[in-house]
Amino acid sequence: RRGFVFPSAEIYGGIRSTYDYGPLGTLMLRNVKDAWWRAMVQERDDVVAIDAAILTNPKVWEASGHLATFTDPLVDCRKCNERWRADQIGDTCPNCGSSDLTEARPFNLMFKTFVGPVEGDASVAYLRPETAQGMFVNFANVMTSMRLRPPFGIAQLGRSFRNEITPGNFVFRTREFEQMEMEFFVPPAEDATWFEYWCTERLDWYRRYGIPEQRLRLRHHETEELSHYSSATADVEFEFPWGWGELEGIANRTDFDLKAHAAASGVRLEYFDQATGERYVPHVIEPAAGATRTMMAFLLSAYDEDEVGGERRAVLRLHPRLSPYQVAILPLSKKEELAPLAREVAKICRSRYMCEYDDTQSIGRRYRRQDEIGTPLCVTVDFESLEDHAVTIRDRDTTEQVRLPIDQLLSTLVARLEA
RNA sequence: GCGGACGUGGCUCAGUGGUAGAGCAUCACCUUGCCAAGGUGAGGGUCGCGGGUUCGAAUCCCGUCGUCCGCUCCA
Repeated sequence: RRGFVFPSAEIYGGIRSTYDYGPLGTLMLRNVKDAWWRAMVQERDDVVAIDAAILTNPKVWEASGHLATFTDPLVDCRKCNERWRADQIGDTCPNCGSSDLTEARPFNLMFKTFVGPVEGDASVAYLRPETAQGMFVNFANVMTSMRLRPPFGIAQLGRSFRNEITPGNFVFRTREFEQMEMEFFVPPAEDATWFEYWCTERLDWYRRYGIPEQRLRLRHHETEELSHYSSATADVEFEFPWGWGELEGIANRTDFDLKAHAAASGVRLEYFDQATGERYVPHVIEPAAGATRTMMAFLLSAYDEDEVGGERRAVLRLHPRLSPYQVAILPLSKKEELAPLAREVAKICRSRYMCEYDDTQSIGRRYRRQDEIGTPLCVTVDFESLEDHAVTIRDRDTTEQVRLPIDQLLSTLVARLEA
Protein backbone atom coordinates (compact mmCIF):
# COMPACT_ATOMS: atom_id res chain seq x y z
CA ARG A 1 0.00 0.00 0.00
CA ARG A 2 2.82 2.41 0.80
CA GLY A 3 5.10 1.55 -2.08
CA PHE A 4 7.65 -0.80 -0.58
CA VAL A 5 7.12 -3.95 -2.64
CA PHE A 6 4.82 -4.84 -5.53
CA PRO A 7 4.22 -8.16 -7.25
CA SER A 8 6.30 -8.06 -10.42
CA ALA A 9 4.34 -7.19 -13.56
CA GLU A 10 1.16 -7.10 -11.54
CA ILE A 11 -0.95 -5.83 -14.45
CA TYR A 12 -0.23 -9.14 -16.20
CA GLY A 13 -1.12 -11.23 -13.17
CA GLY A 14 2.39 -11.17 -11.78
CA ILE A 15 4.87 -14.01 -11.97
CA ARG A 16 5.50 -16.39 -9.15
CA SER A 17 8.26 -15.56 -6.71
CA THR A 18 9.14 -12.25 -8.30
CA TYR A 19 8.71 -8.85 -6.75
CA ASP A 20 9.46 -5.29 -7.76
CA TYR A 21 10.69 -2.83 -5.20
CA GLY A 22 8.72 0.41 -5.21
CA PRO A 23 10.02 3.86 -4.33
CA LEU A 24 10.16 3.27 -0.57
CA GLY A 25 11.35 -0.33 -0.79
CA THR A 26 14.13 0.68 -3.14
CA LEU A 27 15.34 3.28 -0.68
CA MET A 28 15.14 0.91 2.25
CA LEU A 29 16.81 -2.02 0.49
CA ARG A 30 19.60 0.30 -0.52
CA ASN A 31 19.94 1.42 3.09
CA VAL A 32 20.13 -2.18 4.30
CA LYS A 33 22.91 -2.84 1.83
CA ASP A 34 24.67 0.39 2.80
CA ALA A 35 24.53 -0.57 6.47
CA TRP A 36 26.11 -3.92 5.64
CA TRP A 37 28.70 -2.25 3.44
CA ARG A 38 29.56 0.22 6.17
CA ALA A 39 30.16 -2.54 8.71
CA MET A 40 31.89 -5.00 6.38
CA VAL A 41 33.94 -2.75 4.11
CA GLN A 42 34.04 0.92 5.03
CA GLU A 43 34.80 0.57 8.73
CA ARG A 44 37.45 -2.15 8.26
CA ASP A 45 41.00 -2.08 7.02
CA ASP A 46 41.11 -5.82 6.30
CA VAL A 47 38.30 -6.14 3.78
CA VAL A 48 38.15 -5.02 0.16
CA ALA A 49 35.27 -5.28 -2.26
CA ILE A 50 34.72 -6.56 -5.77
CA ASP A 51 31.84 -6.63 -8.22
CA ALA A 52 32.04 -9.79 -10.28
CA ALA A 53 30.05 -10.64 -13.39
CA ILE A 54 26.79 -12.52 -13.09
CA LEU A 55 27.59 -14.40 -16.28
CA THR A 56 30.93 -16.11 -16.15
CA ASN A 57 32.88 -19.04 -17.52
CA PRO A 58 30.86 -22.25 -16.87
CA LYS A 59 34.07 -23.89 -15.68
CA VAL A 60 33.62 -21.91 -12.47
CA TRP A 61 30.44 -23.87 -11.72
CA GLU A 62 32.03 -27.11 -12.77
CA ALA A 63 34.84 -26.61 -10.29
CA SER A 64 32.60 -25.37 -7.49
CA GLY A 65 30.38 -28.42 -7.80
CA HIS A 66 27.26 -26.46 -8.66
CA LEU A 67 26.99 -27.83 -12.18
CA ALA A 68 27.02 -31.47 -11.09
CA THR A 69 24.57 -31.20 -8.24
CA PHE A 70 22.41 -28.45 -9.66
CA THR A 71 21.51 -29.93 -13.01
CA ASP A 72 21.27 -33.73 -12.83
CA PRO A 73 18.15 -35.76 -12.20
CA LEU A 74 18.35 -36.69 -8.56
CA VAL A 75 16.43 -39.01 -6.30
CA ASP A 76 16.22 -38.92 -2.55
CA CYS A 77 16.06 -41.94 -0.30
CA ARG A 78 13.15 -41.37 2.05
CA LYS A 79 14.70 -43.69 4.62
CA CYS A 80 18.22 -42.35 5.07
CA ASN A 81 17.81 -39.02 3.24
CA GLU A 82 20.78 -39.65 1.00
CA ARG A 83 20.57 -38.09 -2.44
CA TRP A 84 21.72 -39.90 -5.57
CA ARG A 85 22.02 -39.26 -9.25
CA ALA A 86 19.17 -41.17 -10.81
CA ASP A 87 21.29 -42.45 -13.68
CA GLN A 88 23.87 -43.94 -11.34
CA ILE A 89 21.73 -46.15 -9.13
CA GLY A 90 19.02 -48.72 -9.69
CA ASP A 91 15.82 -49.03 -7.75
CA THR A 92 17.45 -49.23 -4.35
CA CYS A 93 19.44 -46.88 -2.22
CA PRO A 94 23.13 -47.85 -2.30
CA ASN A 95 23.46 -46.64 1.25
CA CYS A 96 20.68 -48.42 3.12
CA GLY A 97 19.16 -50.66 0.50
CA SER A 98 15.74 -49.11 0.82
CA SER A 99 13.60 -48.89 -2.30
CA ASP A 100 11.56 -46.04 -0.89
CA LEU A 101 12.94 -43.45 -3.29
CA THR A 102 11.44 -40.22 -4.53
CA GLU A 103 10.75 -39.67 -8.20
CA ALA A 104 13.79 -38.61 -10.19
CA ARG A 105 13.69 -34.87 -10.52
CA PRO A 106 15.95 -32.59 -12.47
CA PHE A 107 17.35 -30.20 -9.94
CA ASN A 108 17.95 -27.42 -12.39
CA LEU A 109 18.76 -24.99 -9.68
CA MET A 110 20.90 -22.86 -11.95
CA PHE A 111 19.30 -20.69 -14.60
CA LYS A 112 20.75 -21.59 -17.95
CA THR A 113 21.14 -19.13 -20.76
CA PHE A 114 23.04 -18.73 -24.00
CA VAL A 115 25.85 -16.33 -24.62
CA GLY A 116 26.22 -15.15 -28.16
CA PRO A 117 23.78 -15.29 -31.05
CA VAL A 118 23.75 -19.07 -31.58
CA GLU A 119 22.01 -21.39 -29.19
CA GLY A 120 24.22 -24.37 -28.64
CA ASP A 121 26.31 -26.21 -26.11
CA ALA A 122 29.40 -24.17 -26.86
CA SER A 123 27.67 -20.98 -25.73
CA VAL A 124 25.85 -22.17 -22.62
CA ALA A 125 26.25 -19.96 -19.56
CA TYR A 126 24.59 -19.77 -16.18
CA LEU A 127 23.32 -16.99 -13.99
CA ARG A 128 25.38 -17.23 -10.83
CA PRO A 129 23.63 -19.10 -7.99
CA GLU A 130 25.83 -17.35 -5.42
CA THR A 131 28.25 -14.46 -5.40
CA ALA A 132 30.88 -16.36 -3.43
CA GLN A 133 32.62 -17.94 -6.42
CA GLY A 134 33.42 -14.49 -7.74
CA MET A 135 35.63 -13.92 -4.73
CA PHE A 136 37.35 -17.29 -5.02
CA VAL A 137 38.23 -16.99 -8.68
CA ASN A 138 39.52 -13.45 -8.09
CA PHE A 139 41.50 -14.42 -5.00
CA ALA A 140 44.94 -14.12 -6.57
CA ASN A 141 44.11 -10.97 -8.54
CA VAL A 142 42.81 -9.20 -5.46
CA MET A 143 45.54 -10.33 -3.11
CA THR A 144 48.40 -9.23 -5.33
CA SER A 145 46.86 -6.03 -6.66
CA MET A 146 45.92 -4.86 -3.17
CA ARG A 147 49.10 -6.15 -1.46
CA LEU A 148 47.11 -8.22 1.05
CA ARG A 149 48.07 -11.05 3.35
CA PRO A 150 45.72 -13.23 5.39
CA PRO A 151 43.72 -12.59 7.35
CA PHE A 152 41.80 -10.45 4.86
CA GLY A 153 38.40 -10.46 3.28
CA ILE A 154 36.76 -9.86 -0.09
CA ALA A 155 33.19 -8.60 0.03
CA GLN A 156 30.55 -8.47 -2.65
CA LEU A 157 27.00 -7.38 -2.90
CA GLY A 158 24.83 -8.46 -5.78
CA ARG A 159 22.11 -10.50 -7.39
CA SER A 160 22.08 -14.26 -7.53
CA PHE A 161 19.62 -16.63 -9.13
CA ARG A 162 18.36 -20.02 -8.03
CA ASN A 163 15.56 -21.96 -9.58
CA GLU A 164 14.18 -22.85 -6.17
CA ILE A 165 11.75 -25.73 -6.03
CA THR A 166 9.62 -24.07 -3.43
CA PRO A 167 9.81 -20.29 -3.38
CA GLY A 168 7.45 -18.47 -1.09
CA ASN A 169 6.83 -16.49 2.04
CA PHE A 170 6.83 -13.18 0.20
CA VAL A 171 10.39 -11.98 -0.42
CA PHE A 172 11.88 -14.55 1.96
CA ARG A 173 12.62 -17.10 -0.73
CA THR A 174 12.61 -15.80 -4.29
CA ARG A 175 14.31 -17.10 -7.39
CA GLU A 176 16.09 -13.83 -7.96
CA PHE A 177 17.59 -12.37 -4.83
CA GLU A 178 20.32 -10.16 -3.53
CA GLN A 179 23.23 -11.43 -1.50
CA MET A 180 25.65 -9.70 0.81
CA GLU A 181 28.64 -12.01 1.05
CA MET A 182 32.17 -11.78 2.36
CA GLU A 183 34.92 -14.36 2.07
CA PHE A 184 37.47 -14.00 4.84
CA PHE A 185 40.76 -15.73 4.08
CA VAL A 186 42.71 -16.84 7.13
CA PRO A 187 45.77 -18.92 8.01
CA PRO A 188 44.53 -22.52 8.44
CA ALA A 189 45.32 -22.62 12.14
CA GLU A 190 43.20 -19.56 12.86
CA ASP A 191 39.95 -20.70 11.25
CA ALA A 192 38.10 -21.64 14.43
CA THR A 193 38.93 -18.33 16.08
CA TRP A 194 37.79 -16.30 13.10
CA PHE A 195 34.63 -18.36 12.77
CA GLU A 196 33.67 -17.42 16.31
CA TYR A 197 34.66 -13.82 15.68
CA TRP A 198 32.36 -13.47 12.68
CA CYS A 199 29.45 -15.19 14.40
CA THR A 200 29.62 -12.61 17.17
CA GLU A 201 30.22 -9.72 14.82
CA ARG A 202 27.34 -10.50 12.52
CA LEU A 203 24.84 -11.23 15.26
CA ASP A 204 25.68 -7.87 16.71
CA TRP A 205 25.02 -6.12 13.41
CA TYR A 206 21.40 -7.30 13.38
CA ARG A 207 20.89 -6.19 16.96
CA ARG A 208 22.37 -2.80 16.26
CA TYR A 209 19.96 -2.14 13.42
CA GLY A 210 16.85 -3.14 15.28
CA ILE A 211 16.21 -6.89 15.42
CA PRO A 212 14.99 -7.56 18.98
CA GLU A 213 17.00 -10.08 20.98
CA GLN A 214 14.09 -12.49 21.46
CA ARG A 215 13.50 -12.80 17.71
CA LEU A 216 17.16 -13.40 16.90
CA ARG A 217 19.27 -16.49 17.41
CA LEU A 218 22.42 -18.20 16.24
CA ARG A 219 21.86 -21.83 15.34
CA HIS A 220 24.85 -24.12 14.87
CA HIS A 221 24.42 -26.83 12.24
CA GLU A 222 24.62 -30.44 13.27
CA THR A 223 27.39 -32.44 11.63
CA GLU A 224 24.95 -34.29 9.33
CA GLU A 225 23.48 -30.99 8.21
CA LEU A 226 26.76 -29.47 7.01
CA SER A 227 27.32 -28.76 3.34
CA HIS A 228 30.01 -30.70 1.56
CA TYR A 229 32.36 -27.71 1.65
CA SER A 230 31.88 -26.80 5.27
CA SER A 231 33.45 -27.91 8.53
CA ALA A 232 31.24 -25.65 10.63
CA THR A 233 28.21 -23.53 9.91
CA ALA A 234 26.00 -21.33 12.03
CA ASP A 235 22.85 -19.60 10.85
CA VAL A 236 21.69 -16.23 12.06
CA GLU A 237 17.97 -16.81 12.31
CA PHE A 238 15.03 -14.48 12.72
CA GLU A 239 11.63 -15.44 14.03
CA PHE A 240 9.35 -14.77 11.07
CA PRO A 241 5.56 -15.02 11.40
CA TRP A 242 5.78 -18.61 10.11
CA GLY A 243 8.73 -19.60 12.28
CA TRP A 244 12.48 -19.30 12.46
CA GLY A 245 14.18 -18.56 9.15
CA GLU A 246 17.74 -18.00 8.05
CA LEU A 247 18.98 -14.46 7.47
CA GLU A 248 22.64 -15.29 7.15
CA GLY A 249 24.83 -18.36 7.08
CA ILE A 250 28.30 -18.17 8.57
CA ALA A 251 30.35 -21.04 7.25
CA ASN A 252 33.84 -22.31 7.66
CA ARG A 253 34.42 -23.32 4.06
CA THR A 254 37.94 -24.54 4.84
CA ASP A 255 40.26 -24.60 1.82
CA PHE A 256 37.66 -26.41 -0.28
CA ASP A 257 36.98 -23.67 -2.81
CA LEU A 258 40.50 -22.43 -3.41
CA LYS A 259 41.75 -25.99 -3.79
CA ALA A 260 38.94 -26.89 -6.17
CA HIS A 261 39.62 -23.88 -8.37
CA ALA A 262 43.38 -24.42 -8.22
CA ALA A 263 42.93 -28.01 -9.34
CA ALA A 264 40.50 -27.13 -12.11
CA SER A 265 42.34 -24.10 -13.45
CA GLY A 266 45.92 -25.18 -12.85
CA VAL A 267 46.62 -21.86 -11.17
CA ARG A 268 48.16 -21.78 -7.71
CA LEU A 269 45.74 -20.18 -5.30
CA GLU A 270 47.72 -19.86 -2.13
CA TYR A 271 49.54 -17.42 0.06
CA PHE A 272 53.31 -17.32 -0.08
CA ASP A 273 55.41 -15.32 2.34
CA GLN A 274 58.78 -14.62 0.71
CA ALA A 275 60.43 -13.59 3.95
CA THR A 276 59.65 -16.74 5.88
CA GLY A 277 59.09 -19.11 3.00
CA GLU A 278 55.70 -19.89 4.50
CA ARG A 279 53.21 -21.20 1.95
CA TYR A 280 49.63 -22.27 2.50
CA VAL A 281 46.12 -22.36 1.06
CA PRO A 282 44.04 -20.04 3.24
CA HIS A 283 40.89 -21.28 4.89
CA VAL A 284 37.74 -19.28 4.37
CA ILE A 285 35.16 -17.99 6.83
CA GLU A 286 32.09 -16.86 4.95
CA PRO A 287 29.34 -14.69 6.39
CA ALA A 288 26.70 -14.79 3.61
CA ALA A 289 23.51 -12.82 4.10
CA GLY A 290 20.36 -12.31 2.07
CA ALA A 291 19.65 -8.61 1.58
CA THR A 292 16.00 -8.89 0.65
CA ARG A 293 14.98 -11.22 3.48
CA THR A 294 16.99 -9.09 5.88
CA MET A 295 15.02 -6.05 4.80
CA MET A 296 11.85 -8.01 5.48
CA ALA A 297 13.09 -8.91 8.97
CA PHE A 298 13.83 -5.27 9.72
CA LEU A 299 10.37 -4.28 8.51
CA LEU A 300 8.68 -6.93 10.65
CA SER A 301 10.73 -5.92 13.67
CA ALA A 302 9.99 -2.24 13.23
CA TYR A 303 6.23 -2.44 12.82
CA ASP A 304 4.37 -1.25 15.88
CA GLU A 305 1.03 0.18 16.87
CA ASP A 306 0.53 2.54 19.76
CA GLU A 307 -1.73 5.36 20.84
CA VAL A 308 -1.24 9.05 20.27
CA GLY A 309 -3.88 11.41 21.62
CA GLY A 310 -6.29 8.55 22.14
CA GLU A 311 -5.99 7.46 18.52
CA ARG A 312 -4.29 4.29 17.36
CA ARG A 313 -1.41 4.80 15.01
CA ALA A 314 0.80 2.50 12.96
CA VAL A 315 4.48 3.30 13.25
CA LEU A 316 7.59 1.78 11.73
CA ARG A 317 10.31 2.14 14.32
CA LEU A 318 13.10 1.69 11.81
CA HIS A 319 16.69 2.55 12.55
CA PRO A 320 17.24 6.04 11.05
CA ARG A 321 19.82 4.64 8.66
CA LEU A 322 17.33 2.10 7.32
CA SER A 323 14.18 4.18 6.91
CA PRO A 324 13.37 5.22 3.35
CA TYR A 325 13.30 8.89 4.32
CA GLN A 326 15.17 10.41 7.22
CA VAL A 327 13.31 13.70 7.22
CA ALA A 328 9.93 14.99 6.10
CA ILE A 329 9.44 18.71 5.61
CA LEU A 330 5.91 19.77 6.44
CA PRO A 331 4.77 23.37 6.05
CA LEU A 332 2.05 23.81 8.61
CA SER A 333 -0.23 25.44 6.09
CA LYS A 334 -0.53 25.17 2.38
CA LYS A 335 -0.75 28.96 2.15
CA GLU A 336 1.66 30.40 -0.35
CA GLU A 337 3.58 32.49 2.16
CA LEU A 338 5.13 29.42 3.75
CA ALA A 339 6.25 27.63 0.59
CA PRO A 340 9.47 29.58 -0.17
CA LEU A 341 10.90 29.13 3.32
CA ALA A 342 9.72 25.51 3.50
CA ARG A 343 11.42 24.78 0.17
CA GLU A 344 14.56 26.40 1.46
CA VAL A 345 14.47 24.22 4.57
CA ALA A 346 13.91 21.16 2.40
CA LYS A 347 16.94 22.03 0.32
CA ILE A 348 19.08 22.22 3.45
CA CYS A 349 17.88 18.81 4.63
CA ARG A 350 18.31 17.24 1.21
CA SER A 351 21.98 18.16 1.15
CA ARG A 352 22.49 15.20 3.49
CA TYR A 353 19.31 13.12 3.76
CA MET A 354 16.52 11.57 1.73
CA CYS A 355 13.56 13.83 2.35
CA GLU A 356 9.93 14.08 1.51
CA TYR A 357 8.09 17.36 1.16
CA ASP A 358 4.39 17.16 1.96
CA ASP A 359 1.95 20.06 2.23
CA THR A 360 -1.35 18.29 1.75
CA GLN A 361 -4.10 17.92 4.34
CA SER A 362 -3.83 18.37 8.09
CA ILE A 363 -0.55 18.29 9.96
CA GLY A 364 -1.71 15.40 12.13
CA ARG A 365 -2.52 13.28 9.14
CA ARG A 366 0.87 13.98 7.64
CA TYR A 367 2.63 12.98 10.87
CA ARG A 368 0.77 9.66 10.76
CA ARG A 369 1.74 9.10 7.16
CA GLN A 370 5.40 9.61 8.00
CA ASP A 371 5.10 7.42 11.11
CA GLU A 372 3.72 4.64 8.96
CA ILE A 373 6.68 4.67 6.59
CA GLY A 374 9.22 5.07 9.37
CA THR A 375 10.49 8.63 8.84
CA PRO A 376 12.29 9.40 12.12
CA LEU A 377 12.06 13.20 12.01
CA CYS A 378 9.57 15.73 10.70
CA VAL A 379 10.45 19.39 10.30
CA THR A 380 7.54 21.81 10.33
CA VAL A 381 7.62 25.36 9.06
CA ASP A 382 4.92 27.69 10.44
CA PHE A 383 4.02 31.36 10.18
CA GLU A 384 6.23 32.22 13.12
CA SER A 385 9.16 30.74 11.19
CA LEU A 386 8.87 33.67 8.80
CA GLU A 387 9.55 36.02 11.72
CA ASP A 388 12.01 34.13 13.95
CA HIS A 389 13.64 31.88 11.33
CA ALA A 390 13.07 28.84 13.53
CA VAL A 391 11.46 25.47 12.81
CA THR A 392 10.09 22.58 14.84
CA ILE A 393 11.53 19.07 14.79
CA ARG A 394 9.11 16.33 15.71
CA ASP A 395 10.24 12.86 16.77
CA ARG A 396 8.59 9.76 15.32
CA ASP A 397 8.87 7.55 18.39
CA THR A 398 8.06 10.00 21.16
CA THR A 399 6.07 12.56 19.10
CA GLU A 400 7.94 15.21 21.09
CA GLN A 401 8.84 18.50 19.48
CA VAL A 402 11.63 21.00 19.83
CA ARG A 403 11.97 24.35 18.19
CA LEU A 404 15.32 25.59 16.97
CA PRO A 405 16.86 28.18 14.64
CA ILE A 406 17.16 27.09 11.02
CA ASP A 407 20.91 27.65 11.08
CA GLN A 408 21.18 24.90 13.71
CA LEU A 409 18.89 22.53 11.82
CA LEU A 410 21.42 20.51 9.88
CA SER A 411 23.80 19.98 12.78
CA THR A 412 20.87 18.93 14.95
CA LEU A 413 19.65 16.46 12.35
CA VAL A 414 23.12 14.97 12.14
CA ALA A 415 23.31 14.65 15.91
CA ARG A 416 19.94 12.97 16.16
CA LEU A 417 20.09 10.73 13.11
CA GLU A 418 23.68 9.60 13.29
CA ALA A 419 24.15 9.22 17.02
C1' G B 1 5.26 -31.40 -7.45
C1' C B 2 0.48 -33.04 -4.56
C1' G B 3 -4.08 -31.58 -1.74
C1' G B 4 -7.31 -27.60 -0.09
C1' A B 5 -9.08 -22.50 -0.01
C1' C B 6 -9.24 -17.98 -2.40
C1' G B 7 -8.87 -14.02 -6.61
C1' U B 8 -14.65 -7.53 -7.34
C1' G B 9 -11.31 -0.02 -7.69
C1' G B 10 -4.78 1.37 -3.70
C1' C B 11 -6.91 -1.30 1.13
C1' U B 12 -11.07 -4.07 3.65
C1' C B 13 -15.20 -6.11 1.77
C1' A B 14 -20.78 -6.30 -0.10
C1' G B 15 -23.09 -7.96 -4.40
C1' U B 16 -24.87 -15.54 -6.53
C1' G B 17 -27.74 -14.93 -13.62
C1' G B 18 -30.54 -8.91 -15.77
C1' U B 19 -26.92 -2.65 -17.61
C1' A B 20 -20.74 -2.56 -11.21
C1' G B 21 -21.41 -0.81 -4.88
C1' A B 22 -19.74 0.95 0.25
C1' G B 23 -16.19 2.59 3.83
C1' C B 24 -11.29 3.94 4.08
C1' A B 25 -7.33 5.71 0.84
C1' U B 26 -6.01 9.25 -3.41
C1' C B 27 -6.71 14.17 -5.96
C1' A B 28 -8.88 19.42 -6.17
C1' C B 29 -11.02 23.42 -3.54
C1' C B 30 -12.77 25.15 1.24
C1' U B 31 -12.08 24.72 6.51
C1' U B 32 -8.58 23.84 10.42
C1' G B 33 -3.67 25.60 11.88
C1' C B 34 1.10 20.91 15.80
C1' C B 35 -0.63 15.20 16.11
C1' A B 36 -5.35 11.64 10.88
C1' A B 37 -10.49 10.36 9.30
C1' G B 38 -14.92 18.45 8.96
C1' G B 39 -17.46 20.26 4.04
C1' U B 40 -18.11 20.10 -1.38
C1' G B 41 -16.61 17.74 -5.60
C1' A B 42 -13.54 14.44 -8.70
C1' G B 43 -10.71 10.39 -10.61
C1' G B 44 -10.26 5.17 -10.37
C1' G B 45 -12.87 -1.46 -11.61
C1' U B 46 -14.75 -4.70 -19.08
C1' C B 47 -15.28 -8.08 -11.25
C1' G B 48 -7.12 -12.14 -12.42
C1' C B 49 -6.95 -14.03 -17.65
C1' G B 50 -9.03 -17.24 -21.67
C1' G B 51 -12.93 -20.21 -23.34
C1' G B 52 -17.91 -22.36 -22.76
C1' U B 53 -23.35 -22.45 -21.32
C1' U B 54 -27.26 -18.59 -21.73
C1' C B 55 -31.38 -13.83 -24.92
C1' G B 56 -28.10 -12.04 -20.96
C1' A B 57 -22.38 -14.08 -16.60
C1' A B 58 -18.83 -10.70 -11.34
C1' U B 59 -22.47 -14.57 -10.38
C1' C B 60 -22.89 -21.41 -13.57
C1' C B 61 -19.00 -24.89 -16.12
C1' C B 62 -13.87 -25.86 -17.99
C1' G B 63 -8.93 -24.31 -18.44
C1' U B 64 -5.05 -21.16 -17.02
C1' C B 65 -2.26 -17.63 -14.07
C1' G B 66 -1.55 -15.77 -9.23
C1' U B 67 -1.93 -15.81 -3.74
C1' C B 68 -2.39 -18.30 0.95
C1' C B 69 -2.43 -22.90 4.05
C1' G B 70 -0.81 -28.06 4.61
C1' C B 71 2.45 -31.92 2.69
C1' U B 72 6.96 -32.65 0.07
C1' C B 73 11.52 -30.21 -0.75
C1' C B 74 15.24 -26.98 1.04
C1' A B 75 23.39 -26.08 -1.35
